[in-house]
Amino acid sequence: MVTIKDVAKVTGVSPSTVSRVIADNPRISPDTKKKVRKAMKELGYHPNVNARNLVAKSTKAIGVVMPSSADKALQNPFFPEVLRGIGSITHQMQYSMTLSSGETEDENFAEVERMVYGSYVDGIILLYSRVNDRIMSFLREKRFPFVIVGKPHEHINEITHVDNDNFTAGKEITAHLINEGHERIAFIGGSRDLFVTRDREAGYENALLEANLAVRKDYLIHTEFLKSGGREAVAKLLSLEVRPTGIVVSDDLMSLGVLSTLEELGLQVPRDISLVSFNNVYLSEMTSPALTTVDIQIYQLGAQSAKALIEKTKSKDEPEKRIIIPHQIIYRDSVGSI
Amino acid sequence: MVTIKDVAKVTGVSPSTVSRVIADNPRISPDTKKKVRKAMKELGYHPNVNARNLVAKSTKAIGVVMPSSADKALQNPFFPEVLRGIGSITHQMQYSMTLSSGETEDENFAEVERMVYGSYVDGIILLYSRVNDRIMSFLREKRFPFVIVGKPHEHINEITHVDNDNFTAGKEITAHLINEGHERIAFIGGSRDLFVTRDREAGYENALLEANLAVRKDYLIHTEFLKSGGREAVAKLLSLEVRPTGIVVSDDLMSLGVLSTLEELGLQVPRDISLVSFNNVYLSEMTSPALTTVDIQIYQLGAQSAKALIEKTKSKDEPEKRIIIPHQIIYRDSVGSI
DNA sequence: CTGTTAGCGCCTTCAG
DNA sequence: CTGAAGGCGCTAACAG
Repeated sequence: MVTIKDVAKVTGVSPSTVSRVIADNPRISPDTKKKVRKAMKELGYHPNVNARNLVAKSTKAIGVVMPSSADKALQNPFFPEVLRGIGSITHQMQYSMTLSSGETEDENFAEVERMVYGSYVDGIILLYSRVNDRIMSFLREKRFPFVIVGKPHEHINEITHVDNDNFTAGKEITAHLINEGHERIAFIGGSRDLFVTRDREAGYENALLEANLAVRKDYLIHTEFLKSGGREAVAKLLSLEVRPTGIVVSDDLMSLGVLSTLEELGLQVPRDISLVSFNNVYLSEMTSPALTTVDIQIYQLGAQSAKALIEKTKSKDEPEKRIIIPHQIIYRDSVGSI
Repeated sequence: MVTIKDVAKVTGVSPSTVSRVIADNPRISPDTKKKVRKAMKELGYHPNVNARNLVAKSTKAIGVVMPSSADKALQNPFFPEVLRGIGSITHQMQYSMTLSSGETEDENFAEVERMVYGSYVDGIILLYSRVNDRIMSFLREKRFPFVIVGKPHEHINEITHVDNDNFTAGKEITAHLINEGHERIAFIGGSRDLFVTRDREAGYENALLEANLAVRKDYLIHTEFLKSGGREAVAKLLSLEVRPTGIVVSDDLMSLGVLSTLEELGLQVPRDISLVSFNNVYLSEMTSPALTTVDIQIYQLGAQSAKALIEKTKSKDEPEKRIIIPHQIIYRDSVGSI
């Protein structure tokens, strides 16, 4: 391994001078800089991060925690997409990103502990937001920089987070259905432990209320679509005497399941029933019919959270903030008018 | 930050003793060990990785390179799933994983350079296998430990890789179609630059040959399903005078697109046409009909590659090997008999 | 503008 | 069984 000393020796200067050249210190003569740089090239010198981190007490690395993968939800294309967004910023800022994807919450917790105690990373991004999250409490208590993608359960003003306005998104997409003449609209969401679900659902209800439409308990379903229970729930919904004519589904991937359940039941979308959902992942335009869905700009969710986190790690007194990424309805073919 | 010295001071021993306790050195008396460990707990001591790496010249971290995300293929649920597999091993072995997901190949290359030159990681996993890959050449040249998930283009016996037997898988799944009475079978695959596509396609052809069925050029399509061109290609296939009765699609995600194109064209699966594919990602059981597909054990692909890589980094003269993960056909509802 | 010195936190001889 | 000393590669005062 080529070190700073080797370069120094070859160039005939001291190690510290080389170090200064690396940092592009202005007090070094252009001449020496040139000379040193040339030597670095020739020797194939590259600074050793560990040594540098050791003295700098910073790692230029951020940790990313995925939800514990017990929930198969991890196969959601949402994740590669946020990672891409985060990666774009880390790359640009010359940071690196350390991923933690534990099977269980305990595993994730252990990894986070390692990351912060071992100073593996300067800050952490949480790719989920659950009620009463141990990891979040830990990070807060340790005053370790972190941001969450989504909306924190508590201390909402004391935790930097990047989110969509899911309430409004839910409201708007439901309103779209209403505008198309629908009056009986159901909601199918994932676990209520997740804040996204709650917000989107609240928006849905609000739209109904504002349009003076009834909010019916039996039009509300929460399922994970892992167990076949999901399908049964949908089947039950559709066997109601007064069947809904439209459904708001809280996630594109779930929509896929809903779509096929509907088809099994012999219902055509959008002729017999309309469907809208959220995320606008790649597959939402590949279903048949293509989904009318809310584009939440997943990539931006990742990029902005990385940016916010890095800023935070750089100056400890950066204020906690809330960053809302705009959303937009993408109109496709899963909605019919009445 | 609590250091080894603090622990030493409190315990009344020397720093080196503490260091030995950490390493669980057998030459330390049980008594001192107990004492030191207690102090570590109380002070909340955790070793600093950077300091440790600096002297150990090892990072206990592996780098994972995703394909450049220009191809939207990144939204394939394949990726979160391999990452899960890798993560299970890194966690278990107390390693960390650094992710690189560049927009372009250049970006990825730059990141890899950083990783190896800066000694960020001890080894690298490549999550793709493309012909003439710069990154792979670089790694080989530098003799830096790496393994690839998939099959290398060249030097196949000199590069450790973890793959499925995609040829056989392609053959078997095609044979299944043939057994069900199909004689006119088409193949829709992704880019031929990717080895998976080639292998699966070769298996498909071989099955046809062995059954004395014609291999028709116009039954072969390569597309990425990003451009609407994909749909056109399928449409063209189906407008052939002699239409295929079965299609082998090289990836579940693509199948989704094929499925909806078929539906648009008014064809029912499996009544009018049968469909099989590969990967068995979560969504393959959520389509309608659910897909008959080859389970390639993505999770294992990830886990085994991590395991192999870590072994390699531990002993430089670990032989290069090829690890084949078994596959299995999952029978669902997308195939009909003739 | 540049060299010298010290030290980041840890591990590893080498003594004892 | 344990301590002292030196060094991993780099940076940051402090001198000049």
